[in-house]
Amino acid sequence: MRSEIEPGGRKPRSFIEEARRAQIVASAVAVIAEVGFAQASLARIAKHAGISKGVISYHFAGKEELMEEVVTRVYTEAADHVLAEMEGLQDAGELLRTYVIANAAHMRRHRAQIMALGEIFNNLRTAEGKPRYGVQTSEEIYQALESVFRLGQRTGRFRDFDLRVMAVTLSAAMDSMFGYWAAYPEHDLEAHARELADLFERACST
Amino acid sequence: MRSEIEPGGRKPRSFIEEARRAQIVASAVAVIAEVGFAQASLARIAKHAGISKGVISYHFAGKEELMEEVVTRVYTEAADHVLAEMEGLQDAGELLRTYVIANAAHMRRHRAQIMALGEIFNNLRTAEGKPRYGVQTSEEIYQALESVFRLGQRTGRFRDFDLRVMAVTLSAAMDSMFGYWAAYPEHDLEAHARELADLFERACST
DNA sequence: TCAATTTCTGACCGCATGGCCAAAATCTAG
DNA sequence: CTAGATTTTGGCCATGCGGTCAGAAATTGA
Repeated sequence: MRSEIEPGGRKPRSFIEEARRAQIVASAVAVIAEVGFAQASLARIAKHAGISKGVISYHFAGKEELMEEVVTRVYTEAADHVLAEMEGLQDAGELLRTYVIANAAHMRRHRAQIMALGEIFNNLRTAEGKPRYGVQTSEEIYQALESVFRLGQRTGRFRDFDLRVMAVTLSAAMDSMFGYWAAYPEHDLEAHARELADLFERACST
Repeated sequence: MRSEIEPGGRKPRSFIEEARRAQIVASAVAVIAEVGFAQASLARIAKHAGISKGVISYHFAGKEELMEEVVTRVYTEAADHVLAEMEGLQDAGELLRTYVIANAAHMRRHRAQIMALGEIFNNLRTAEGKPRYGVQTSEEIYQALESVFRLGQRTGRFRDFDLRVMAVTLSAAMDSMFGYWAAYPEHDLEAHARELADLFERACST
């Protein structure tokens, strides 16, 4: 099971090429997390990286490609971590709980990255003004969650509820957990995650 | 119980003044709902209203005041409708269910307005670049929901869960229901709302 | 009717942005 | 060492934005 956000990898032309791209992406993450997407201009990102603005244009086709690279790196890393934690589990309830807890753990260790990811998801638009990452981007997540719910229903562990509604709601619950923690860093993320796991276990169970 | 978003009303100087403001707000709603906040420039809103751009500057102190007026009108209308439906109910479970259903019903009848509201909530920034409507804007909603949950716990109808987590999650669930419907207009909003009511009733109940 | 007031127009301003490019600097390979 | 390729610089450009303004138009009231 692997993320489908960016199916094909790219081949770096040189070591410097790859290093520069990684550095620019890191600066983009830092700047977006600090000042928000709207204020994250190429000039600001370049300044943070200690390079000239033109360097970004040299290594990336445009701002959109840079943002997509940020999404790809951060998203795949998070997905890989969560999926690795879920690997091997058989019980739908455990899968559900692990999904919630592992996600929270990853958020806590990669706060800036996830904040940047959310900013880009919410704000990046195509040239025509349409959201670059809309609801259809979440389709992959929805289907993965639905497969867990379906397993639970098949084994009799879960009651008979609408798969899509539950998936959309759980996904939104995770986002809101992160959003609340982002706004109130003192908030106990782990406790929130445990409450969420209980909440959805009760909502799903027979 | 009344919304606290904009405590003080304004006094319109004349009939034309009020009519123009209402017309401009309506055009702002339509444009934002159609092309998104980022593309909703004053020029575009003016064009939609069939007036010159300067008229907006004449009737509003600036773009921020216009957006805040949109939020005030749309939000208070929605809150008043939902709260009116809940008025008089005593049982926490019924209050919860009514909150979900009434919200969905209002969304369905005011799709463009709610879309514009969401766009503004997510995108409007102050001059310093900070979100104008952040998580603290939801504090009012959270506390209202918590009072319902607390009632249920006091009467023994609900189990002992974390009030804040449940409120944040329910609020996010409502937002995601609207977001999904906004992306897929064929989606059955009422059925979704019923599923949500069931979901949270199970999650809350003893 | 006609002057005072309110409202509207359309051009204009300063600003920030993303992108572009010629020239300079740096690195690499023969 | 040197010639060619790669990488970086810093200034420049067109664009679109929110906001302003003088003057025209419309409305109002006596």
